[in-house]
Amino acid sequence: MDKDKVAEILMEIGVLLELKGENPFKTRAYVNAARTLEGLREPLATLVAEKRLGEIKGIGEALEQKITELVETEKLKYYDELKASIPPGLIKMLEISGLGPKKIQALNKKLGVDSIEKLEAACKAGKVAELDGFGDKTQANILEGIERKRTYASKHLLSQALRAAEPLLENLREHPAVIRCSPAGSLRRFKEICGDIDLLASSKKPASVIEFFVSQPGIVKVIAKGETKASVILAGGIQCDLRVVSDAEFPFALAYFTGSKEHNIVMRQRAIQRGLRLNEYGLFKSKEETRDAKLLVPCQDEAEIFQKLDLVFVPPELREDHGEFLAAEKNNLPKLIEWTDLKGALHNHSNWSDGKNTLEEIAAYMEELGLEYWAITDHSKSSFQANGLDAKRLREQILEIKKINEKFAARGSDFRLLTGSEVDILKDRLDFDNELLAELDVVVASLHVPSSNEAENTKRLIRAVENPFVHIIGHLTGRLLLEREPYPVNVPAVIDACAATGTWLELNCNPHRFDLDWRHWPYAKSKGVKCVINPDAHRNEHAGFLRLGAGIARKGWLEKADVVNCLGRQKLSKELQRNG
DNA sequence: GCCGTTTTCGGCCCGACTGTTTTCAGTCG
Repeated sequence: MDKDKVAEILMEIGVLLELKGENPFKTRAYVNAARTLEGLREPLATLVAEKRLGEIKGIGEALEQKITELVETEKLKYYDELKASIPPGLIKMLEISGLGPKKIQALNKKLGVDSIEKLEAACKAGKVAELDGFGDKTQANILEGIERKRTYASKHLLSQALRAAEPLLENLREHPAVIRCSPAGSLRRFKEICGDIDLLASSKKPASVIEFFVSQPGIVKVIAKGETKASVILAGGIQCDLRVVSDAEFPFALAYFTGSKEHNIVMRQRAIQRGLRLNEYGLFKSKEETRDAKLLVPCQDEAEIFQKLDLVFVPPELREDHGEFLAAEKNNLPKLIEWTDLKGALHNHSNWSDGKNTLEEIAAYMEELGLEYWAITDHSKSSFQANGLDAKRLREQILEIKKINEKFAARGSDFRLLTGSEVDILKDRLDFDNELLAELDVVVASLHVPSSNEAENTKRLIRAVENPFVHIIGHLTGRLLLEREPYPVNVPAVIDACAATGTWLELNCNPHRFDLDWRHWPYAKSKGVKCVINPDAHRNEHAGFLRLGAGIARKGWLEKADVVNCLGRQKLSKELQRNG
């Protein structure tokens, strides 16, 4: 069993224990262990085989035994028994906002409620309001929570969250009582999936800012509204929280609400080790929890907070407790890529296959954006559903692109389209033979029809990696965020193969994909595998995905030098020839 | 369940808001 699956089970044990009303710190120990496993750089099987699990912070005797059992036998008796002891409906009920383990337990014990359906019936019959600790409002809120869960997803793509947040931020910035404001939370950390939108503002008149906020257009419901914070539901169902603090508190609140939770815990611990206390209100010279302004260590911005804890500034994207503290202590953090470093893209489509725009339209648009090159890599013939090109049409397209490039050259433009193909990785070969691939500037090989067998997929991908004419492996795991799981593939094995052949890996920056996932890039980088940030554009506006892609690359600790399409056109051409 | 320059027990991050209470528990982030 691989580490992700083990982590998933540990996480579930955490939830189950919470429902049982177990000691919350015990619960957290499982959740922490799950997170630790996810961030593991070494193969879990190795650690188990060498009995080194116990050396990892947060994994003690009990967890070592359980993880070992899972890895070696694919099963865990403790987990099976725990799961059998709790009705599955109770776990579902946790997803209803306002309901936690205690209330669910009470509902289950006193009313026999063990599913959302029964809960809804009990609310409608007025039974819930009669329970101790419950009332009319709680009952109504539960009903509303059930309704909302049915209507809206509780998770949202980063791109959707950004789109919803931007107008709110813009309006807040213009409000006269707002001094500073910023996104926070997962949005600021550029997580590919956001549960909600966190906004932060500083002001001398917080109440007026809150009033202004809850009256914004696009708000369908105000969930909570206090002196310093408000929660609303936006059209489309995404929740947005605003907190308003004093300007002196702003840097501390920004750091606190940006998180992640795991990152914050370490920050607090570092403060305690230095005889200080860190919370959302400030950094205090105190061994006790306090908000006493006389004890405040003033900081103008987040960088100063890090400095006081003997760290250099950690960019928000890296705040996942995935090694940023070790690096920041030694001033060893990467100088992360900026989206403006990108000079072009190497995986895109035109109306020759399933894209919208003509070659001329694409060239004009990308030149206008200030890019230096744009590869046209339409689908190959096996992707007939996408109107894939056969050898004849591909050769026609190459000629067409040459003509367009000649026109650009004639009027002194440096912009060029590059010829290419997104060639299908078939069961036993690529969709085009090497002779044709050799005629192209860029070859992206993608697996579009995967098998359900990990070894089989991995084998096919590695065969593509080893083809001397393939430059890039496209969207390695085929995942569609919130829609489709990644297909089973041994990612480290493919990365190792890329390292051996010099083949590049794509960071597909379509916001539905962000594939390869940012968590894999530090390993790829450590092996010297280069990244290509590709929008997989099917229409010109998709060039905007590059900006998102650079953010995800930042999350993967990537620098300009790690990303091939930061190279100018001349240098890129040399690399393509060397690598193709 | 984990951890230890308070080292085998007792703490583990903690404050805002809601709704039910009448001083606080539960939930959330």
